[in-house]
Amino acid sequence: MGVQTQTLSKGEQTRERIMDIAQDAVLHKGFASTSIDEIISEAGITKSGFFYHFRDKNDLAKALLQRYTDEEWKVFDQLFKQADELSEDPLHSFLIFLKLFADLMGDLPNGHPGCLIASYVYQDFLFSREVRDMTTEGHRIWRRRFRDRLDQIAARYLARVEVNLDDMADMLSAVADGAIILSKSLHDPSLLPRQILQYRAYVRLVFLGN
Amino acid sequence: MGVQTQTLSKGEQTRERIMDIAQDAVLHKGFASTSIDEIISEAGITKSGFFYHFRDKNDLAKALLQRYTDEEWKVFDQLFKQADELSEDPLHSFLIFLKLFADLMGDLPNGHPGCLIASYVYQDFLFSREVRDMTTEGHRIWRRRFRDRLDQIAARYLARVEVNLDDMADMLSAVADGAIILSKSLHDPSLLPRQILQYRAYVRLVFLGN
DNA sequence: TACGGTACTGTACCGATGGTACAGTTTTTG
DNA sequence: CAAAAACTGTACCATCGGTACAGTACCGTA
Repeated sequence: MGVQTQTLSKGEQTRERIMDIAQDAVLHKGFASTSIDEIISEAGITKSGFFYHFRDKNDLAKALLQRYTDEEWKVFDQLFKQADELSEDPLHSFLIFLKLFADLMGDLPNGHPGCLIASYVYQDFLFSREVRDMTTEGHRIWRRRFRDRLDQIAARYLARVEVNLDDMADMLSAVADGAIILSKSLHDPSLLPRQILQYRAYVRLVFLGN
Repeated sequence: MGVQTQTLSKGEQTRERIMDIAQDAVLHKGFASTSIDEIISEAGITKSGFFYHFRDKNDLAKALLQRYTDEEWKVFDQLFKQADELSEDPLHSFLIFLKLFADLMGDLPNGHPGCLIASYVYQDFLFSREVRDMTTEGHRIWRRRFRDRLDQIAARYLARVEVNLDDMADMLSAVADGAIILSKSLHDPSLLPRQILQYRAYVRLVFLGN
């Protein structure tokens, strides 16, 4: 996903390679049918090597999810920062952010590979309580972040219709998660960015009326 | 799920029971980790009994998906019919439909159990080409049906902003699929109906401006 | 250059699972 | 009551997650 800035030790490199392979497989087959044998064969290591890095499969699941969410926050931080540099106004900054977000999703060469969190939610019984709580917390954080922006907007702009800002914040997560599914199912990578722009149009209509 | 109107033969009853148990498990653990042993033990039959009804596991997957989509069309047919009886105007009929849809989703006692199609999309490599094509086709049909309504609306109402009606149609599927995930993850059954109403607010704003 | 940790490999094993094959038996239905 | 439908019983196989543990190659540091 991202560009490595710091050099990784050999062990860390292998760990990352295992996780890259595993994540790709999990997003296509689900966690349960992603076999350890398959991962190690693709990574060119032995089973002992795998269990050197991860206590068990649930430990791998947890590490994958942690890395995924960390990466997501970084991306959103970056996009919000970029948007804030382009406009001081909270509404316009948010609209710019949404445009940047849509562009980023549209630039993915093979379309979005799938949201790991969503994948986990559809297999929640496979994971430990700890991992399940991580998906919940992930969605809560998204809500809080988007809600924070919407609060700033609502302080300056009068909404054209009565809206619950938590719902409006959640809607971005929902549209994105749902659009990823549709994008994959319909084999249309451009569907995801277009849906983000639909949400953008909604926000615009609510606060600007056009 | 639905009320049985016609009597089922004993074999059909068993088949339905197997599928009920399987669907529940699939939505919580994914298809791969839904074991046949677990299904038959809960259904009170033997493994041979299972394979009397289904050629193999993929055959079960296909039957589950077929039944699920058939049921969905019936529900939407019913809701559209109800809405059409309450208003002749395409926009108001659609808005009523969305309200009825939201209410129905809000009335599910334990929240929405999960969308089987979405679950399949996140495990597409597990299934035969035929089954994967069924998820694609399912989403295409939804698009066509909603798009059809939006076309009728656009013929009478001037949209306040430029919108692509296919995107707008897809957005309902996306919001619903995404909201189901959020609902499950945040353990909040009311999130799904609220998100449907968000979409409703968007449609209203686009065509009515309020 | 010796040392100690890091990062593995190799081998052997276990219980559970998905799936296949097929013969035999009970139950339902026309 | 006979045929078809709806199963049961048994045996078997490869794969999978996981455990246990001994051995080894490499790598930075004192």
